[in-house]
Amino acid sequence: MTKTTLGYQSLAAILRAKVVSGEWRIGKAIPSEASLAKKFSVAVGTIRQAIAELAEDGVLIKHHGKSTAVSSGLNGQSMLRFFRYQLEGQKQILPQAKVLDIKQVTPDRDIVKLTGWKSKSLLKIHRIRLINGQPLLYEIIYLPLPQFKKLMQFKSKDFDDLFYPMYAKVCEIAVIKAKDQVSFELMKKTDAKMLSMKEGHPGVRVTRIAFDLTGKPVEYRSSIGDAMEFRYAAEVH
Amino acid sequence: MTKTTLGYQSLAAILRAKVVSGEWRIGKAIPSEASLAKKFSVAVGTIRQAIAELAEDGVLIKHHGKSTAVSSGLNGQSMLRFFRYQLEGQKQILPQAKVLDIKQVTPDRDIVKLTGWKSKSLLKIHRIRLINGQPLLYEIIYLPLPQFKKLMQFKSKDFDDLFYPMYAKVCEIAVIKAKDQVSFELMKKTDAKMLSMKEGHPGVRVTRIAFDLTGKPVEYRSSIGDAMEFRYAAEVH
DNA sequence: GAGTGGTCTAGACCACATC
DNA sequence: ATGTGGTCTAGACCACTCA
Repeated sequence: MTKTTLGYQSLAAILRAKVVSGEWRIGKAIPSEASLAKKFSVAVGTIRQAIAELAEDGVLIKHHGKSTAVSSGLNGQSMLRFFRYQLEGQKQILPQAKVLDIKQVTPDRDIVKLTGWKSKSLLKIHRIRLINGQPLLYEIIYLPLPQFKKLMQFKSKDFDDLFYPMYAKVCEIAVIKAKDQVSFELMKKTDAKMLSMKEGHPGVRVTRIAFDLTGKPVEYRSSIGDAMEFRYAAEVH
Repeated sequence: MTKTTLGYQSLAAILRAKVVSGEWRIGKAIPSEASLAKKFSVAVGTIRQAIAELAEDGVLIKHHGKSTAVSSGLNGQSMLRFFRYQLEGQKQILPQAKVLDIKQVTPDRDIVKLTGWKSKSLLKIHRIRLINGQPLLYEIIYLPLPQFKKLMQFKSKDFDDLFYPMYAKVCEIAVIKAKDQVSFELMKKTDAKMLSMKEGHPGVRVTRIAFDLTGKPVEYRSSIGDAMEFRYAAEVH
């Protein structure tokens, strides 16, 4: 009987698996460090290092004095960070959203290439995002089925303004990471109309792939807005 | 005689001060963890935590098996990451730069406001950045005197293609962090001419403030390029 | 092989949240 | 008061680098 002692990296992998498999549910507390240390026969410091790694990834959330929990994901405000809306105003602006259309489609080649989705069927959602009633962004969102099938019963009016918390609540899918690609283009007629602008107006296109706790892509999104209102702040390290 | 034991955060502050004061020079090794632990009468683990914090900030660089060293900064390629140049090509492209002009100026109000510089005099450098001989970016760079006075003796031809390593080598200033602001505008005549484009062509403007090891702003830079070539990838966490 | 950082242990005690 | 995570100790041993 060989007894291999586990390193913190192997432990991190094991803990991650518990999240991926659903044994530890999103938003719920995980066992204490002490109990995990005992269970795996390692020192507390070792378990702590494993947990720290997952916390770094955003998979686990730590709060001093309370239990560590599995993340329930981002809040979805992150799309609007690209635009200058009421920069000075210290009071909170509430972003709104209006779903225009929701239907079922078959995935096209480009999306499959980018996401690697095997799904034969996707949900396609059109929506407008607004600030103070002003249309700011026109978005098309693709979600793979059957993971998101619970959204199929929703009417346009039933959708929340922020999608990511809704994914967590309704479909138990936590978005913890996303990759954005930002580029410049001149608006096409249909895009321009949605934003009450003229065809050929400078536009900024943001395409996003969002990932869940397991690192799998769970959303593809393409958004367009007014390039002249675009302002992005980035930190370089 | 009170003997207060130091926590890792106080230690991190002390170590940071050694870098800021110049007692630990950029690019040079710092003492070993064991010797520091002894010097401050703490356990090695505590010193390690302090060092980890500075390494996280990019102030210190760790290499397993070798001494930990003070960072000598970024390599300066980071400006071109905004553009799609030879995305596929697996072989390295070497960015070039051509300094057009260097002169001494008094700081204008906007720059002072953004950087907080007290300096009465700045170096102002105009340059073009190229890929495969193609002009891609037109940049204006401001550097405070007297910190950068050694650059005043340089002729246009003497400047390296990458500025940040040159700052480290010539002026002992390590740039470890920068903040970029990206926005779109229609090119003015002078900007357009520099890039062989027509006035009014869509341009992307990147303004940057770069910071040294101590967190002080040491460079202000404003760059403009072709918006149609702009492509930025960002990760959201 | 000598010196460095990386991992791990088995404890002690502190700080925060909750009841 | 109890349970949680955060800090710290004083060691042991491993892994990497370089002369």
